[in-house]
Amino acid sequence: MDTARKRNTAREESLEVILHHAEQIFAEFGFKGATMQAIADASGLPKANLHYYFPTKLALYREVIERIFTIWLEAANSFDTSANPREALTRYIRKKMEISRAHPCGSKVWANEVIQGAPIIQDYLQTTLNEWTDTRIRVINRWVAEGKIATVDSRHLLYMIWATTQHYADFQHQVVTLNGGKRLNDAQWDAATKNVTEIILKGIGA
Amino acid sequence: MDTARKRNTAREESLEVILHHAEQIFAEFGFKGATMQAIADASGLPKANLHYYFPTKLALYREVIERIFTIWLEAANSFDTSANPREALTRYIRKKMEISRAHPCGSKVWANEVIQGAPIIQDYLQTTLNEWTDTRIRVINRWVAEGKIATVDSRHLLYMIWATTQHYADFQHQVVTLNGGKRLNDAQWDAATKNVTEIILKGIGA
DNA sequence: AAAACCTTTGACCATTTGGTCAGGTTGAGG
DNA sequence: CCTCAACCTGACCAAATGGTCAAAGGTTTT
Repeated sequence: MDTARKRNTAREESLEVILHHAEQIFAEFGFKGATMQAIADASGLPKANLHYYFPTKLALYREVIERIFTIWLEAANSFDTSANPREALTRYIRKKMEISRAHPCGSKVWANEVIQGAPIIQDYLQTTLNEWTDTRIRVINRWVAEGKIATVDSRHLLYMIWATTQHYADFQHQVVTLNGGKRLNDAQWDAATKNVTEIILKGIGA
Repeated sequence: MDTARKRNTAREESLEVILHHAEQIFAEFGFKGATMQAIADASGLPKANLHYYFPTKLALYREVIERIFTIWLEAANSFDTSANPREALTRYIRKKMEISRAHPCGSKVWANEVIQGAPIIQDYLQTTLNEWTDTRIRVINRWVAEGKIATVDSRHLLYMIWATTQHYADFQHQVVTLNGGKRLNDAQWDAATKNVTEIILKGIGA
């Protein structure tokens, strides 16, 4: 690590630290409830320093949302349109469950945003998400037409997958409370994933 | 409407108006994001008047949450433990979908609360919800033991039902956006309910 | 009619909070 | 060394907001 690199690296590290903690604070308190001071404290930086990297709270929030969206797209690609239904859906559900476990805060921020009418991400919903959904719906409809799965409304099937997998992130606190206050362990996550996958696959006759 | 009744009625009407609008504002902006001024404006009352009926913002919020919990319990009872799986689950899912349609804001406030770690309703989760869940899990397990449904983890089945039905309330904005910006009509709600019910019932071999 | 009580409201206050800024520090290049 | 640009930070400010209060307006009871 020499000369010119040092500064850039330090900058990236600061950005990373801030974004990471901002995600957690935004998830826990919502956009308005999260304060720059709280994010600063969590990041171990003075508040003014945050404003050096991100001019406004909204700008910081946007970046957080965009990172989440990137992760979300990663899962989206695991829905392999060329595979058969069993394979494609199994992989997709597993990936979504993994994301719920690895990035619960991101999922929570996204949920919060949608609940509040998606003031920031409206364009994502209308463009990227809408297009992605349309292509998958077409794929699922083809499966139905080819008799590979039962007659189901593909849109509602997608909603069911999203809802169920994201539940383990967004309602993490409720799930943990009903688990005696203990976070799910490896085996429990496995069981959850398996159950969700099996019920859905069986439910659509795949 | 004479004498002593008038005051009580007026009082109840004021309370109703405030609670109704508070629910919407809390759903749209979260606890911190909602302002007493905004709730007052929506209710057509001066802010000071809200504080006459509810000493603090938190007290108002608690009442809103409690109303939601009451509605939630109403659905809970529709899970008739004496019926057979097909009947019990069909009725329960339908009821939950109806609530999602009739009280989306209530569901959103609840979701927001849970996402943020349930600072207010923690006791509900640990007591009422926990007990309710336990009894239903026992019922479902009996169904499994009696061979009435396939071998599934009853807890995850419940989570799936909650997640899927509440998705139509909490993610209403996303659902509407992906529906071309139009709210679901009667037929679409019917289709959603039917699809959810069928996939789940078939998925557990009921 | 008048006392007692409930309800309404505009004006006000203390605190919180997003954002600014001037001055300081650090490290790269000459 | 010295200069310059990038980076950091304590102190500060204006606006927003939860909550208070005293006075006024109604309604019920005696």
